Order: sequence, then C-alpha cells, then structure tokens
Amino acid sequence: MPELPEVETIVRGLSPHLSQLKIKGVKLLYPPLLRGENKSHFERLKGKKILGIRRRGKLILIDFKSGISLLFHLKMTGQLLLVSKSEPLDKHVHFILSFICRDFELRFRDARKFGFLSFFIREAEEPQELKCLGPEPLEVSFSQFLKIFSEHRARLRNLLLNQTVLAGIGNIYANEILFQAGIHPLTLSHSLEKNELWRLWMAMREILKKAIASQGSSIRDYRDPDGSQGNFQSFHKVYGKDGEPCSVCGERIIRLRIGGRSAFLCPRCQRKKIDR
DNA sequence: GGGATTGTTTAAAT
DNA sequence: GATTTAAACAATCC
Repeated sequence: MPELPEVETIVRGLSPHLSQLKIKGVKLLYPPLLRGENKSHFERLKGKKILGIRRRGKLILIDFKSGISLLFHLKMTGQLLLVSKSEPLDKHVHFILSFICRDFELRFRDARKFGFLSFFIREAEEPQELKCLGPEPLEVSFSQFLKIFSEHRARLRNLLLNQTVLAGIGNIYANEILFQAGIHPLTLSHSLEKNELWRLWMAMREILKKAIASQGSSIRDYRDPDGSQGNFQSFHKVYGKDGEPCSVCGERIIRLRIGGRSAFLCPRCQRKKIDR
C-alpha cells in the first residue's frame, strides 16, 4: 500500500538508474493495465530517452525527452522493480521496459491488478489524475494548511485521505499523523483551534519526513525497486495496533470504522472533542 | 466460504 | 453544495 513515503522511496531508488537511458523494448503482458487517452504512445516508446523520474502525490511519472510522460499508479499492491533480465518472470508482472546497453529491466508487478499506467503530453492539458490533486503535504505552508482545514468541515481522518485536499497521504500515515498530533480522527476540521492545526501540520511534516528517511513502511506487499523492504513500520504507533498498549500512556489502542476504513487511535492520547 | 483489506472513483444518500 | 456511505474494481489472506 504505497503512500507518499513509499512512492518517494521508489522514485529516489529508480532515478539514478533510469535517468538518460534509452528504451530498447516494451512489453505489455496485461493490456488492461494501460488506461487513458494516449494509448498509441505505447507503440512509439522504443528509442525514446528518459529525462527523469518524479513523484506527485502517490503517482510516479517518467518523463521522456520527446515530450511525453508515462504515469504509474501502484494502488495497493503495485511494485516497480529494477531487476536483471535473467530474473524469471512471475504471473504478476504486467509491464516491462528494457533499456539499450543495460542488462536490467523495469517491471511493473501487481498481484491485484488495481494499478494502472497511462501516457500524457506535458505541453498539453494536465491529465485528470494530476489535475485533481491537492498540494504536496511537505510543500504546503502553514497558512495554506490553515485555510484548507478551516474551509472544510469533514472528519480529519477523511480529509487527510482526500487526495484533492492533500496529495499522497493514505491510511497508515493519516492515522500516525493524528496520533502524533494527539487529535481524535473523528474531529471535524473546521472545529480545530489554530494551535491544534499547528500541531497537525507539524505532525504531518515530521511523520512523513521520518518515514521517507526510513524508506517507507512495508506491510504485506510494499518493496522498493531493489525488492527490499522499508523500515518505518517498526515506528508505527497506532496503525494495525488495535488491542496493543499505547507506547505513550499504556492505554489499549482501539480501532474504529470511519468511512468504511479502519481508523486506529489511542483513546487517552487522542481524546474526542465534544461535537460542535 | 465469508469477510476484511488496500486506494480511488462513482453513484446514491444524507 | 458539502460530506458520508456503499459499491465496484482484483486478488489474497485469515
């Protein structure tokens, strides 16, 4: 379940290897993986040079010198692996890029096939997937953050998960951020005091930066391009910890269902405000 | 076998 | 209009 820190780790891992390489071959083993308007660019990838690779929210973008870009969304179980061509394929590999003068290749692997890729032209209008994204959590200023959260009246956990509000936070980090800030996930955003919003903003920055420094969290499927796991899961304080004692106060961590998704919290460290 | 899970979109309900 | 809920998507794990 790659979120911002995992996707950032993947991009940092791929970037030094892929930059300036020329495409030798392309294989699409599961055609429905390719979505969107510009499918024909797929046929014309051969010989194209990679300018660079970057992240936006949870999306991975490979920019080609020709002016087109390839966009990946890993959804829940997608992986981008850089492996030797001699490495045997398994049935979950759906897309392969190979490079001139290199004996490794880039494989898109996704056991559940929720992930996708699509092409877009950088000069043209932004594709829907990019256009609808909110600001980057690590770039948004406190004053912007304050504005966003006071203009909405949704439950904080939902707002943090909403990609049009902030791009890149998923369920793991939404829960960890709220714990770090000491705020209950059901709190309505407009009801927060300025000092609580400051705590939330600081917690968001701190958690995401630490997670990136730990190369993300590996739960179930997440792997970086070398196939190695992240380390941040050992720092999780609430996510998936229901029934365990809180590391701060010893109270049992509980699990709630909010919007059909699990929310984890310490009922003592994250007291519920009376609804207003 | 049933239910939960994961991220996102979409439709329907509040 | 804003927000929440449920369903859908695919496959796996428990």
